Amino acid sequence: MVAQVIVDIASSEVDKIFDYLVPEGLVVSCGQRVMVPFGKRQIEGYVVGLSDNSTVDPQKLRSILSTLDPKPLILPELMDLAKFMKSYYHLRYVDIFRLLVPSMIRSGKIKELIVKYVRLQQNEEEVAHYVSSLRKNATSCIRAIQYLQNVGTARISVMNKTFGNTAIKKLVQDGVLIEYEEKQNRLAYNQSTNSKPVTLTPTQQDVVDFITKNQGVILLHGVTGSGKTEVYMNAIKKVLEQGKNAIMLVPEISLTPQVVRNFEAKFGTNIAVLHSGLGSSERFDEWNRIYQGQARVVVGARSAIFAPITNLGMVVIDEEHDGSYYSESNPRYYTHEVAKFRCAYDHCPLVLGSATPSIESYHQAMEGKYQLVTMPQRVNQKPLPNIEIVDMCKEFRAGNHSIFSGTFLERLKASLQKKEQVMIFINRRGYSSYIMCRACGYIPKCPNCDVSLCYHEQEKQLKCHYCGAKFYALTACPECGNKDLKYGGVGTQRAQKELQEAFPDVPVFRLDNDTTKTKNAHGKILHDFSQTKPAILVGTQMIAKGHDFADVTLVGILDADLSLYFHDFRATEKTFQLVTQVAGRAGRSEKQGHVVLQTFYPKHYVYRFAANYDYLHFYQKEDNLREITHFPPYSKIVRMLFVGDDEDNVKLAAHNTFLKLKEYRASHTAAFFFLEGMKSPVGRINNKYRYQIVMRLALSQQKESLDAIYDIEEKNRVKDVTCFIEQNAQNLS
DNA sequence: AGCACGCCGACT
DNA sequence: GTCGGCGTGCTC
Repeated sequence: MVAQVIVDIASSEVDKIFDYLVPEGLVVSCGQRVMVPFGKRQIEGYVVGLSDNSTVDPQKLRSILSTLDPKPLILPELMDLAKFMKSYYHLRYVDIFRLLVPSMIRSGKIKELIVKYVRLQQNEEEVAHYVSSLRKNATSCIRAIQYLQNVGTARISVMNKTFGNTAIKKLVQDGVLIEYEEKQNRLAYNQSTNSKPVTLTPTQQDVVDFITKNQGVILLHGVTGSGKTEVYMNAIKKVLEQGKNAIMLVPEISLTPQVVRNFEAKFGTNIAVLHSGLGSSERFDEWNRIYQGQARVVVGARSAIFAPITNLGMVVIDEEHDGSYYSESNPRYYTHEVAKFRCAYDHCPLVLGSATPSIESYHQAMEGKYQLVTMPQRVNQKPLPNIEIVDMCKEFRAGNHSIFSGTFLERLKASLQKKEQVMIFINRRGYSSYIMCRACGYIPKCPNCDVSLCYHEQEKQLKCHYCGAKFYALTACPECGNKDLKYGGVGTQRAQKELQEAFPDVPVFRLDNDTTKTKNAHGKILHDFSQTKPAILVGTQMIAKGHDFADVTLVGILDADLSLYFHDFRATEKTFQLVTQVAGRAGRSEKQGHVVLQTFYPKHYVYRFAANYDYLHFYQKEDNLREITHFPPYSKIVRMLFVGDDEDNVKLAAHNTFLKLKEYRASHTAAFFFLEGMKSPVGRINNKYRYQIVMRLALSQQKESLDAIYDIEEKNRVKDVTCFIEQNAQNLS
């Protein structure tokens, strides 16, 4: 018997199948983790196949040394998934396995959290006798015993703290108490309140019924506040009742705590959390609970789609339009595609939910490839907030050079007077996105990257948002000494500062990447905001997602155009989604909400559709545009990114590959709508130079074209230049 | 990734 | 004359 093994070494050189003999008496199955001799070393590997014979010279064949786990670590369905991802994305096996297996297991350093407890060792009589033998002033010992008589058992660390470790030590030595250890799950989140039973609206009930009775991909288009979360929870509840398991994905890890709280309240403890914010031991514990079958619902960010869960009954992707479902670094994959594979394997539905589905998903629904379900009404029957468009050009001409329009300030004052809450959305963190000398035009740039530095007021630093480099803020222009500096591009910090100055009595909270770096900071800020009235919350994208604040009556969108300026074909779509999502934060309870949308481009069609909440017509216009211009969903975008230390080398690699691709296109003219090579928009990050080739492929021949592209890449590799091939590339910086 | 084999400069 | 530099090449 021969086992086909992938060794756990992260290098393309060894990312291929090695055959090993299976020694007599050793049981080895597919997905099993094994120890194998590899050159002069011993290496962990994964069995990806078994066969009766091998094409390798029998002289060279060596034997597997041992298996490392009692049963295969990689479930059959995940092994199939790995093979699919290998062939579809041309990923390295090791990178896929590293998604599937927690690092703690791979390194063999499984440290379970062992908690030490104490409990009474003797019966009541013996204890009473012992107590009487103690000196009267041994109060700590006596109190400790009394305490344990009440609670039975307690953590030794707690006992030491409350009664003193000398007392506890003595009691243990005297045999009154006994220490024991227990493996403890590291809970990432606290258990929480019970759920208030919610009665579903007829619409919600219909949707739940539909979802649970169907297979395939279901696109759930429900306006903000239509109660999608309740639908997911009830559908998953049904899945559990059928004895099956479920995965629920949310776009950002900062959202998991509240989803987890909701789910825990509904399902108790059989829920696991998986996301990149977990420590390695927490991750292992959660993974293990799923693997052991203790957790039947997995909640998490995109990587949770790789959870070792069997017998799937449903996968939900909430806010399916969100960009975070595209993995943009190392193993590059698209969560929807992975989820589709898993659901097809288990013949269960994949639910994509959003108030603003991506054009691509909605297109699939229109083509009849996805089933479409809609929820057009808010649960509270309240109309969606009114969106008022303010022309900032007019404001500017009228002499208002501030970041707030007159209209918005008036409404802001009125809301604050009524002790209501206000959310202000700015798509830019920091204080200002660049600084410019008004005398000579000098703009500070990052020395490692081709971008300008952003000013952060709080830290009084200039920061690079690409490589993270930090510098002291300028007081004068280093070129000409001029002290009159322009702070361009208003960010969240500056908005917070200006608002605080304008309204000194009103608390102004800020929610962005910088204020949520520490664990739980996100939840704390939101909690504090929800408890304060009146209050203002300034934030980036983050505030747009799924928070339910009853008293937010006004939402301000400053600089809505920002995302329109990116020359990305998805810019309009992103803007529509953003406006709709942010607007959806207002008026979630009894009070009618209002949205002020500031723009320098008030005539753009995206605002007309967004202000009317007219998704369908926006979709039709955008879809038409994509068809005419050959953009997705009418083509597939592929980007090859070349990265390396030496610019000439990188350029050469990109250029050579480009020539080969052109050659290929010459004989396959219909396969390409577009093919162009260029320096990346951000031509250097962290001192690595970046060149790229962007292609748009005809869907009908994409498989063939992709094969050719991967083939050309392989044959034109240049030393010291890495090439990444991204399908469905999202941002092209 | 490692580790070996392999061919050219400054040291006892 | 040797020790050692890290450049290519292989690992079932």
